[in-house]
Amino acid sequence: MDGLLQGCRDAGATTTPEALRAMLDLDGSAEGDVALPTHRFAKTLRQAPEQFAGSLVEHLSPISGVASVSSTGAFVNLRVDPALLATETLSRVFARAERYGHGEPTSTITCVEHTSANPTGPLHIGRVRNGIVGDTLARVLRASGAPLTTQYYVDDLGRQAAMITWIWSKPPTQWPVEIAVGAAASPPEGESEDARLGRPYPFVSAYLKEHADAQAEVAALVQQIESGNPPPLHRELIEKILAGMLAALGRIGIRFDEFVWESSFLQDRSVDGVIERLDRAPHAARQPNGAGAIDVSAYGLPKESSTVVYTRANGTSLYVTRDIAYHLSKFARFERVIDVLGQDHRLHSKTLDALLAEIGEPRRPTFVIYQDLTVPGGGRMSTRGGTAVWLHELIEEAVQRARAEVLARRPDLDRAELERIAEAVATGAIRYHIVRVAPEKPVIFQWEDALSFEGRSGPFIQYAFARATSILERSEESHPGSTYSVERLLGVEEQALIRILARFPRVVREVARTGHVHSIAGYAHELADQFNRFYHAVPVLTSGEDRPSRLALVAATRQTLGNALELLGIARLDSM
RNA sequence: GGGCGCGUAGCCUAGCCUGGAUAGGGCACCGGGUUCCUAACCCGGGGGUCGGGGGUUCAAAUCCCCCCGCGCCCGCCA
Repeated sequence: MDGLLQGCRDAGATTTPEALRAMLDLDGSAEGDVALPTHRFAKTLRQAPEQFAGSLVEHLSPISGVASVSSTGAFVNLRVDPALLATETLSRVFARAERYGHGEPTSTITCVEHTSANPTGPLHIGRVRNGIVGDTLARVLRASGAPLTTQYYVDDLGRQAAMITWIWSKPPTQWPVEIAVGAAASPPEGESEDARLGRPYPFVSAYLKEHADAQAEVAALVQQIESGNPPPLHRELIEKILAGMLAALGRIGIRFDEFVWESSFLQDRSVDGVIERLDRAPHAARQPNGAGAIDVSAYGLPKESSTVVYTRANGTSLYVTRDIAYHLSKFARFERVIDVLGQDHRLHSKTLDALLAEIGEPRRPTFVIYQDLTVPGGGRMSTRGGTAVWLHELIEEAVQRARAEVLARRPDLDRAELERIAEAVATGAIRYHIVRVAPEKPVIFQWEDALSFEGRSGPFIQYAFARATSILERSEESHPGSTYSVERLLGVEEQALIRILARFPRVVREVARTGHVHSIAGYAHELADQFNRFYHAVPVLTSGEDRPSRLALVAATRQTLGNALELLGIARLDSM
């Protein structure tokens, strides 16, 4: 850096270390590891950029760690000393091992809330994008050093949950016929408890639209629940349905540290406190009927949605109000608060920000917004239209296909091992398929794509990992990587691999900063891909003098690949 | 109608925050590769108006403006 700066000045350019650093292209090209476009200097010097690049190369005195300098057109390319790069990279990977790529511990206590699906039945895969993005982000933030807690917000106060309790509080023989017929239409065999309990939900929803008396019953139930005396059945149903969702999520590696029940903010009266504070807020006003509302047009919200009601005419609270109480409780414990939300909650997130400002709360949550998965013909997944795909269904289908694949390749495996691998391949494919795309992109769910085990997929990466493991196992080396000489790792495939290994910490840092979790997926594929190229081009076990060094490279790759898989929540398989 | 998001080969997608060299991948398609460390792999090939138009700039997929298409939201629901 200093050498480069001096060179620029010697060649006649004026610049500062900061400006120069900003101009550098760290991704490099075929010509070098670091590139410097010189157009900017050329302009002030009234010189052709090509000419300046050439003269810069001449003025550069040797820089330690830089093997060669060249100019192509207006670009100056620096090639890092390959031996140095190899030494630095391998020694770091081995020294840090399972912590390679991770950051130093920080004191930014962080909370990631994700999934938080209403407990009205099994989880469909539209919602799973929330969980996968949230869980991956949590893993990356944890790796980058933050003390982290994940939370699932359980909506036990809503009308949705009340509808489930309403219908199950009657024996099925007394259900309205529309609901009974619909719910009993085709009970699948071996149906899970959460699916069974959630089955009447869409029919209840439809029924209520047409029956005012039933609607009144549900409204009364909502009141009863909110008043703090829910029927015992209520919590029991929610817990059973939640357990089903968590079981499916657990299979794809998603677990939560804490469950926060919405009703807890009513019980501890913190919602009352929020309402009082909102009553005193600068833009608050009571409606003639007694409802409390705030005009948030001052916060840049569109006119049509600028009046936010925070307490009903009957004095009860609303979702936003309780969400404020929830966020205040998060701010009391966490410095950084992240919410993973579907794009349908975008307005809600802005409203929340505005109301926090209204009560004088300076802190804000960070929102990570994703677009819901849609169904081929258009539209969101809906239980009613039969277009919803349950997560557990998707997993079962994937496991079935994976089992066939494993069986075809590995007839030697025993039953238990086959099942273990099929499960890992299937769930790895699902997680990868969803995390690989930037969350803000719309995704249309297609079975064939979700169940692909080839190309840019989870199993492709798992396979590279298993390959590396296999080589190391066959080497019968107790500590592969303990001895190596970097002079033996100067081939193109080796160097390309080392460069990718070296980049991993930077990728993790970037993702922690931007929340772009899909970059981890892209990185893992790139690493696996280059390892496969290396594997085909360069023999390891039979390479004589080069063997220890190549084994070291394989070990470093396996470590890094494994660390990346861990961040993605995809199982590492030693054989498949 | 307004607000927000998205638009990159037949299909899926990276790059956009922070403008730089022939726009990276994958699927599908065509042609090759397995007496050799796992072929869920590798090598080669064809395929691109980066939605359209204007602007800023030495330089635009990237920044700004307008338009078009698709999605979401605009409840005293959650």
